Amino acid sequence: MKEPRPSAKPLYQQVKQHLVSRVLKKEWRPGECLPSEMRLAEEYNLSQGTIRKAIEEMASEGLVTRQAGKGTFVTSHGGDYQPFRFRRLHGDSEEKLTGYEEKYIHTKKVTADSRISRALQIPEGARGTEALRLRSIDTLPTVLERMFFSDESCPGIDKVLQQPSTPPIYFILEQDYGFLITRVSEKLRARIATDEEVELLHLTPGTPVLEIERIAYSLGREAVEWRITSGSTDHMHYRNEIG
Amino acid sequence: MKEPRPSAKPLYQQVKQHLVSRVLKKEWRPGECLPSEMRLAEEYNLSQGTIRKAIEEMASEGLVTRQAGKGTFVTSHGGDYQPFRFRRLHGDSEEKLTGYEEKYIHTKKVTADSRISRALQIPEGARGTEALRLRSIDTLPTVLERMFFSDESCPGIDKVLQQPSTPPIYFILEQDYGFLITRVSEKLRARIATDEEVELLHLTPGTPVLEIERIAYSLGREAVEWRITSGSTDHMHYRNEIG
DNA sequence: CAGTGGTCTAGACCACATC
DNA sequence: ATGTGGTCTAGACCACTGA
Repeated sequence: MKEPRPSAKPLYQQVKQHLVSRVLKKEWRPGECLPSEMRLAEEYNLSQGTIRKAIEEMASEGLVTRQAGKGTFVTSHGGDYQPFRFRRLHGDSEEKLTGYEEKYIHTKKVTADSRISRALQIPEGARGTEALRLRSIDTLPTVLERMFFSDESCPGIDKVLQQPSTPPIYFILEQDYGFLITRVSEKLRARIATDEEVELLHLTPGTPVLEIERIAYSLGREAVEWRITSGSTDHMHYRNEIG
Repeated sequence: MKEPRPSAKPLYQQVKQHLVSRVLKKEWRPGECLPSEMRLAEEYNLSQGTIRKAIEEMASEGLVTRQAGKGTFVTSHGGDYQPFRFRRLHGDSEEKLTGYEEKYIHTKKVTADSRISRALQIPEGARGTEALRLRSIDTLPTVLERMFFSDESCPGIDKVLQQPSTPPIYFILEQDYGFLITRVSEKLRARIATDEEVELLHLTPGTPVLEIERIAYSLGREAVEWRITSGSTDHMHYRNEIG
């Protein structure tokens, strides 16, 4: 491959990106194996080493698993998909996972304010969908969640969320839009409950609440979802294990 | 290198292990740069690619940092084992690391209450040391920290902390007591500031504060330190990156 | 300019899986 | 026996850095 490279990105990155999209498109189902390095090298007309580097990055991110002598297998995402991975809010009653019920309050079209535009790296005023959701922990309505998705990334997600019973958000993002959420960044603050929170969470005015601002990133490093979660910590807390 | 390989491990792993030990022995001080790949390849009598793979693993583990055109540099390490690893509180002024000044308000002998005894798995009433510390972020006194160490684990730590200028806590635990802190567990809540916080942090009564309860575990899984950190999130926040 | 790390190639041999 | 990924070599060109 002696041709001058018009694209800025390294070849192995391009290959990786393309392979990731093929995996997300279910060209190979979870558990199935990809073509061998040799085959892919022929297919993309590159050397084996370049293909190897692309696949190794995918393996380090957990998208595929490699086994010497057998092949490269797509990690099962989907069935056993763990939405718990990013869950940090827990009820105070230690042991039981008494379930996390969710109820959508509304889903509507809005435009991105300056905070959202900065977080998702989209122009201010960009159109998108806002969803407001009430989460119950240990049967008590405890947490309010406000989410935003840009129309650019997730067109029609408002319709999806208006269905009577919806799967977890990150499952929808993967199945319907090809975004595999692998990383989230959260900022936590303590503040006084807003009127909206007082009403929806049945709090007394002046109650302190924990606020979590989250940005969710897909495999390709792009910010896909912006979310504000809030609630009183009288019966729940945010737990973080580091190390 | 055609000789049969007597050792089971891949060469690059052996090289990596050797280089790591040399870094830990301070053959190159933090901030200094290692010999170039070419030089190391000559030194070890291996090809550049093998050296590269060894160094790349070290870089992915954060032991060294690589910069194209310059070299491979030792990350701050060794005695000053990164206390940043568990640091989640950041000032809102994004970029600058204007320093985190610390001032000890008192260090005294106390006995463990029920909360501490449960956290550290020691009998209630066990004797220990309590330290109260004020941390400034961006020059503003922002965070109050109350720590507890049992006499059983850390005898005489009260004396150490009463010295005029003290190293970071986890450095003391490692150097003086042999506890390498590798994991912490944190519980976060939002609540109203106590009178003590109002006074020491110059808050107005009724201000909401973020409270972080931390248990620090040593390599051997034993709970060594219990800590409560609290402060208003007007000018700082707790940041968490997951994934 | 020379030196660095970053990318890419085209071979080679190995240990392991499967048939 | 064949094919897989894992390791290793010996070249090449690139972009970037610093003198």
